[in-house]
Amino acid sequence: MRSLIKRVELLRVLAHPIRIKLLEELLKGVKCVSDIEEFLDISQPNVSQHLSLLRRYGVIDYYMDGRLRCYFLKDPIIPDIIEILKKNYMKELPVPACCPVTKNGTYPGERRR
Amino acid sequence: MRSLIKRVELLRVLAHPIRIKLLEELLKGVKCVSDIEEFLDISQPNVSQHLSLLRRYGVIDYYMDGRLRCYFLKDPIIPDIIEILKKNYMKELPVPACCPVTKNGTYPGERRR
DNA sequence: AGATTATATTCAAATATAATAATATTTGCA
DNA sequence: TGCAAATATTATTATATTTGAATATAATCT
Repeated sequence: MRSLIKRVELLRVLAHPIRIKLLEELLKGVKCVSDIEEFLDISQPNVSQHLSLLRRYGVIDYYMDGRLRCYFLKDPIIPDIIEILKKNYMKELPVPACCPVTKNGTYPGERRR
Repeated sequence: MRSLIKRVELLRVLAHPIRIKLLEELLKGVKCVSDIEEFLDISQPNVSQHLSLLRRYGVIDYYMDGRLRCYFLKDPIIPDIIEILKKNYMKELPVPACCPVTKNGTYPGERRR
Protein backbone atom coordinates (compact mmCIF):
# COMPACT_ATOMS: atom_id res chain seq x y z
CA MET A 1 0.00 0.00 0.00
CA ARG A 2 1.13 3.55 -0.71
CA SER A 3 2.24 5.53 2.30
CA LEU A 4 0.12 8.48 3.43
CA ILE A 5 2.67 10.80 1.87
CA LYS A 6 2.48 8.97 -1.45
CA ARG A 7 -1.29 8.89 -1.44
CA VAL A 8 -1.45 12.64 -0.91
CA GLU A 9 1.33 13.26 -3.40
CA LEU A 10 -0.66 11.41 -6.04
CA LEU A 11 -3.78 13.41 -5.28
CA ARG A 12 -1.85 16.65 -5.57
CA VAL A 13 -0.42 15.62 -8.90
CA LEU A 14 -3.90 14.80 -10.19
CA ALA A 15 -5.57 17.89 -8.78
CA HIS A 16 -5.22 20.11 -11.83
CA PRO A 17 -7.72 20.51 -14.67
CA ILE A 18 -5.16 20.23 -17.43
CA ARG A 19 -3.60 17.12 -15.98
CA ILE A 20 -6.96 15.45 -15.43
CA LYS A 21 -8.03 16.22 -19.00
CA LEU A 22 -4.72 14.87 -20.23
CA LEU A 23 -4.96 11.65 -18.25
CA GLU A 24 -8.55 11.10 -19.30
CA GLU A 25 -7.38 11.46 -22.88
CA LEU A 26 -4.43 9.10 -22.42
CA LEU A 27 -6.86 6.54 -21.05
CA LYS A 28 -8.21 6.30 -24.60
CA GLY A 29 -4.74 5.63 -25.97
CA VAL A 30 -1.20 6.74 -26.64
CA LYS A 31 -0.66 10.33 -27.74
CA CYS A 32 2.40 12.33 -28.77
CA VAL A 33 3.26 15.74 -27.36
CA SER A 34 2.20 17.90 -30.27
CA ASP A 35 -1.13 16.11 -30.47
CA ILE A 36 -1.55 16.67 -26.74
CA GLU A 37 -0.66 20.31 -27.27
CA GLU A 38 -3.41 20.62 -29.83
CA PHE A 39 -5.91 18.69 -27.74
CA LEU A 40 -5.33 20.72 -24.60
CA ASP A 41 -4.95 23.99 -26.46
CA ILE A 42 -2.14 25.31 -24.27
CA SER A 43 1.45 26.28 -25.06
CA GLN A 44 4.03 23.61 -25.83
CA PRO A 45 6.26 24.44 -22.86
CA ASN A 46 3.28 24.24 -20.58
CA VAL A 47 2.37 20.82 -21.96
CA SER A 48 5.94 19.71 -21.34
CA GLN A 49 5.82 20.96 -17.78
CA HIS A 50 2.72 18.99 -16.99
CA LEU A 51 4.07 15.90 -18.72
CA SER A 52 7.30 16.25 -16.81
CA LEU A 53 5.47 16.46 -13.49
CA LEU A 54 3.36 13.41 -14.29
CA ARG A 55 6.48 11.51 -15.33
CA ARG A 56 8.34 12.53 -12.18
CA TYR A 57 5.63 10.97 -10.05
CA GLY A 58 5.44 7.81 -12.13
CA VAL A 59 1.95 8.47 -13.43
CA ILE A 60 2.85 8.29 -17.12
CA ASP A 61 5.74 7.17 -19.33
CA TYR A 62 6.61 7.38 -23.01
CA TYR A 63 8.31 5.57 -25.83
CA MET A 64 10.01 7.13 -28.83
CA ASP A 65 8.40 6.81 -32.22
CA GLY A 66 10.61 8.45 -34.80
CA ARG A 67 11.10 11.83 -33.28
CA LEU A 68 7.87 11.74 -31.41
CA ARG A 69 7.48 11.01 -27.75
CA CYS A 70 4.45 8.84 -27.32
CA TYR A 71 3.00 9.14 -23.85
CA PHE A 72 0.89 6.53 -22.11
CA LEU A 73 -0.50 5.79 -18.66
CA LYS A 74 1.76 3.86 -16.35
CA ASP A 75 0.37 3.92 -12.79
CA PRO A 76 -2.44 1.36 -12.65
CA ILE A 77 -4.40 3.39 -10.15
CA ILE A 78 -5.21 6.05 -12.75
CA PRO A 79 -7.98 4.25 -14.65
CA ASP A 80 -9.65 3.40 -11.33
CA ILE A 81 -9.49 6.97 -10.07
CA ILE A 82 -10.83 8.36 -13.32
CA GLU A 83 -13.68 5.88 -13.29
CA ILE A 84 -14.71 6.74 -9.75
CA LEU A 85 -14.49 10.47 -10.36
CA LYS A 86 -16.90 10.05 -13.28
CA LYS A 87 -19.24 7.67 -11.51
CA ASN A 88 -22.73 8.81 -10.72
CA TYR A 89 -23.48 8.65 -7.04
CA MET A 90 -27.19 8.95 -6.49
CA LYS A 91 -27.32 9.89 -2.85
CA GLU A 92 -25.28 11.04 0.06
CA LEU A 93 -24.00 8.68 2.69
CA PRO A 94 -26.57 8.03 5.41
CA VAL A 95 -26.33 10.18 8.50
CA PRO A 96 -24.94 7.88 11.21
CA ALA A 97 -27.45 6.34 13.57
CA CYS A 98 -28.38 8.52 16.48
CA CYS A 99 -26.12 7.47 19.31
CA PRO A 100 -24.25 9.86 21.56
CA VAL A 101 -20.72 10.60 20.51
CA THR A 102 -18.45 11.03 23.45
CA LYS A 103 -15.60 13.33 24.05
CA ASN A 104 -12.93 11.16 25.61
CA GLY A 105 -15.53 8.77 26.87
CA THR A 106 -17.65 11.35 28.64
CA TYR A 107 -20.99 12.29 27.26
CA PRO A 108 -21.51 15.95 28.06
CA GLY A 109 -25.06 16.75 27.05
CA GLU A 110 -28.32 15.94 25.34
CA ARG A 111 -28.23 14.67 21.81
CA ARG A 112 -30.09 16.93 19.39
CA ARG A 113 -30.34 17.39 15.65
CA MET B 1 -21.35 13.06 -13.39
CA ARG B 2 -19.24 15.73 -11.73
CA SER B 3 -17.94 18.43 -14.06
CA LEU B 4 -14.22 18.61 -14.72
CA ILE B 5 -14.02 21.56 -12.37
CA LYS B 6 -15.79 19.65 -9.61
CA ARG B 7 -13.65 16.57 -10.09
CA VAL B 8 -10.48 18.63 -9.74
CA GLU B 9 -11.90 20.62 -6.86
CA LEU B 10 -12.54 17.40 -4.97
CA LEU B 11 -9.02 16.16 -5.61
CA ARG B 12 -7.57 19.44 -4.37
CA VAL B 13 -9.63 19.24 -1.22
CA LEU B 14 -8.44 15.70 -0.57
CA ALA B 15 -4.79 16.37 -1.41
CA HIS B 16 -3.57 17.13 2.08
CA PRO B 17 -2.16 14.68 4.61
CA ILE B 18 -4.21 15.97 7.51
CA ARG B 19 -7.44 15.87 5.58
CA ILE B 20 -6.76 12.36 4.28
CA LYS B 21 -5.97 11.12 7.78
CA LEU B 22 -9.12 12.77 9.04
CA LEU B 23 -11.33 11.26 6.36
CA GLU B 24 -9.83 7.82 6.84
CA GLU B 25 -10.66 8.16 10.52
CA LEU B 26 -14.21 9.36 9.85
CA LEU B 27 -14.69 6.31 7.67
CA LYS B 28 -14.55 4.31 10.89
CA GLY B 29 -17.28 6.43 12.46
CA VAL B 30 -18.50 9.75 13.76
CA LYS B 31 -16.06 11.90 15.71
CA CYS B 32 -16.34 15.22 17.50
CA VAL B 33 -13.93 18.09 17.04
CA SER B 34 -11.93 17.74 20.22
CA ASP B 35 -11.46 14.03 19.60
CA ILE B 36 -10.32 14.87 16.08
CA GLU B 37 -7.96 17.44 17.51
CA GLU B 38 -6.44 14.82 19.76
CA PHE B 39 -6.28 12.22 17.02
CA LEU B 40 -4.60 14.50 14.50
CA ASP B 41 -2.43 16.18 17.10
CA ILE B 42 -2.69 19.66 15.62
CA SER B 43 -4.09 22.91 17.02
CA GLN B 44 -7.82 23.34 17.44
CA PRO B 45 -8.10 26.26 15.03
CA ASN B 46 -6.27 24.28 12.42
CA VAL B 47 -8.66 21.37 12.87
CA SER B 48 -11.55 23.78 12.45
CA GLN B 49 -10.08 25.17 9.27
CA HIS B 50 -9.75 21.76 7.69
CA LEU B 51 -13.23 20.78 8.80
CA SER B 52 -14.58 24.01 7.42
CA LEU B 53 -12.96 23.39 4.05
CA LEU B 54 -14.28 19.84 3.87
CA ARG B 55 -17.75 21.07 4.81
CA ARG B 56 -17.63 23.85 2.21
CA TYR B 57 -17.04 21.29 -0.51
CA GLY B 58 -19.71 18.93 0.76
CA VAL B 59 -17.32 16.19 1.75
CA ILE B 60 -18.45 15.99 5.38
CA ASP B 61 -21.28 17.19 7.58
CA TYR B 62 -22.07 17.20 11.28
CA TYR B 63 -24.85 16.94 13.80
CA MET B 64 -24.97 18.53 17.23
CA ASP B 65 -24.73 16.32 20.27
CA GLY B 66 -24.98 18.40 23.39
CA ARG B 67 -22.36 20.98 22.75
CA LEU B 68 -20.31 18.73 20.55
CA ARG B 69 -20.23 18.83 16.80
CA CYS B 70 -20.16 15.29 15.54
CA TYR B 71 -18.66 15.07 12.10
CA PHE B 72 -19.32 12.32 9.57
CA LEU B 73 -18.69 11.57 5.91
CA LYS B 74 -21.28 12.86 3.50
CA ASP B 75 -19.99 12.57 -0.08
CA PRO B 76 -20.39 8.94 -1.13
CA ILE B 77 -17.29 9.04 -3.30
CA ILE B 78 -15.01 9.25 -0.28
CA PRO B 79 -15.06 5.60 0.82
CA ASP B 80 -14.38 4.55 -2.77
CA ILE B 81 -11.46 6.94 -3.15
CA ILE B 82 -9.94 5.88 0.15
CA GLU B 83 -10.27 2.23 -0.80
CA ILE B 84 -8.56 2.71 -4.15
CA LEU B 85 -5.75 4.78 -2.66
CA LYS B 86 -5.03 1.95 -0.25
CA LYS B 87 -5.37 -0.82 -2.80
CA ASN B 88 -2.30 -2.79 -3.73
CA TYR B 89 -1.56 -2.65 -7.41
CA MET B 90 0.91 -5.33 -8.30
CA LYS B 91 2.17 -4.08 -11.61
CA GLU B 92 2.25 -1.13 -13.92
CA LEU B 93 -0.12 -0.80 -16.84
CA PRO B 94 1.15 -2.61 -19.94
CA VAL B 95 3.10 -0.53 -22.40
CA PRO B 96 0.73 -0.06 -25.35
CA ALA B 97 1.22 -2.39 -28.30
CA CYS B 98 3.89 -1.29 -30.69
CA CYS B 99 2.09 0.66 -33.37
CA PRO B 100 3.25 4.01 -34.67
CA VAL B 101 1.61 7.02 -33.13
CA THR B 102 1.14 9.79 -35.60
CA LYS B 103 1.37 13.50 -35.36
CA ASN B 104 -1.76 14.74 -37.09
CA GLY B 105 -1.98 11.58 -39.11
CA THR B 106 1.56 11.61 -40.46
CA TYR B 107 4.09 9.11 -39.25
CA PRO B 108 7.49 10.81 -39.22
CA GLY B 109 10.05 8.09 -38.49
CA GLU B 110 11.06 4.69 -37.22
CA ARG B 111 9.53 3.32 -34.06
CA ARG B 112 12.07 2.65 -31.31
CA ARG B 113 12.15 2.15 -27.58
C1' DA C 1 27.42 19.84 -41.40
C1' DG C 2 23.48 22.78 -41.07
C1' DA C 3 18.57 23.33 -40.90
C1' DT C 4 14.36 21.86 -39.08
C1' DT C 5 11.15 19.50 -36.15
C1' DA C 6 9.80 17.98 -31.67
C1' DT C 7 10.18 18.49 -27.04
C1' DA C 8 12.35 19.93 -22.56
C1' DT C 9 14.31 23.09 -19.11
C1' DT C 10 14.95 27.32 -16.53
C1' DC C 11 13.67 31.49 -14.41
C1' DA C 12 10.71 35.00 -12.72
C1' DA C 13 6.18 36.89 -11.75
C1' DA C 14 1.57 35.98 -10.24
C1' DT C 15 -1.33 33.44 -7.49
C1' DA C 16 -2.94 29.98 -4.24
C1' DT C 17 -2.53 27.37 -0.04
C1' DA C 18 -1.26 26.41 4.83
C1' DA C 19 -0.05 27.33 9.60
C1' DT C 20 0.01 30.28 13.49
C1' DA C 21 -1.72 33.60 16.64
C1' DA C 22 -5.30 36.18 18.27
C1' DT C 23 -10.06 36.68 18.84
C1' DA C 24 -14.99 35.63 18.38
C1' DT C 25 -19.15 32.83 18.67
C1' DT C 26 -22.20 29.43 20.47
C1' DT C 27 -24.13 26.37 23.75
C1' DG C 28 -25.09 24.32 28.10
C1' DC C 29 -24.87 24.76 32.86
C1' DA C 30 -24.46 26.67 37.87
C1' DT D 1 -27.47 35.85 34.20
C1' DG D 2 -22.85 34.86 33.89
C1' DC D 3 -19.25 31.44 33.23
C1' DA D 4 -16.86 27.80 31.00
C1' DA D 5 -16.47 24.50 27.30
C1' DA D 6 -16.41 23.62 22.46
C1' DT D 7 -15.68 25.25 18.18
C1' DA D 8 -15.20 28.85 14.48
C1' DT D 9 -13.33 32.93 12.19
C1' DT D 10 -9.95 36.33 10.77
C1' DA D 11 -5.51 38.31 9.73
C1' DT D 12 -0.85 37.59 8.94
C1' DT D 13 3.10 35.33 7.43
C1' DA D 14 5.40 31.58 5.15
C1' DT D 15 5.52 28.48 1.48
C1' DA D 16 4.11 26.12 -2.73
C1' DT D 17 2.16 26.03 -7.34
C1' DT D 18 1.28 27.73 -11.96
C1' DT D 19 2.17 30.17 -16.01
C1' DG D 20 4.67 32.55 -19.67
C1' DA D 21 8.85 33.87 -21.83
C1' DA D 22 13.13 32.71 -23.24
C1' DT D 23 16.28 29.33 -24.24
C1' DA D 24 18.18 24.65 -24.66
C1' DT D 25 18.49 19.92 -26.30
C1' DA D 26 17.93 16.05 -29.28
C1' DA D 27 16.84 13.67 -33.32
C1' DT D 28 15.95 13.62 -38.20
C1' DC D 29 16.38 15.34 -42.80
C1' DT D 30 18.84 17.68 -46.83
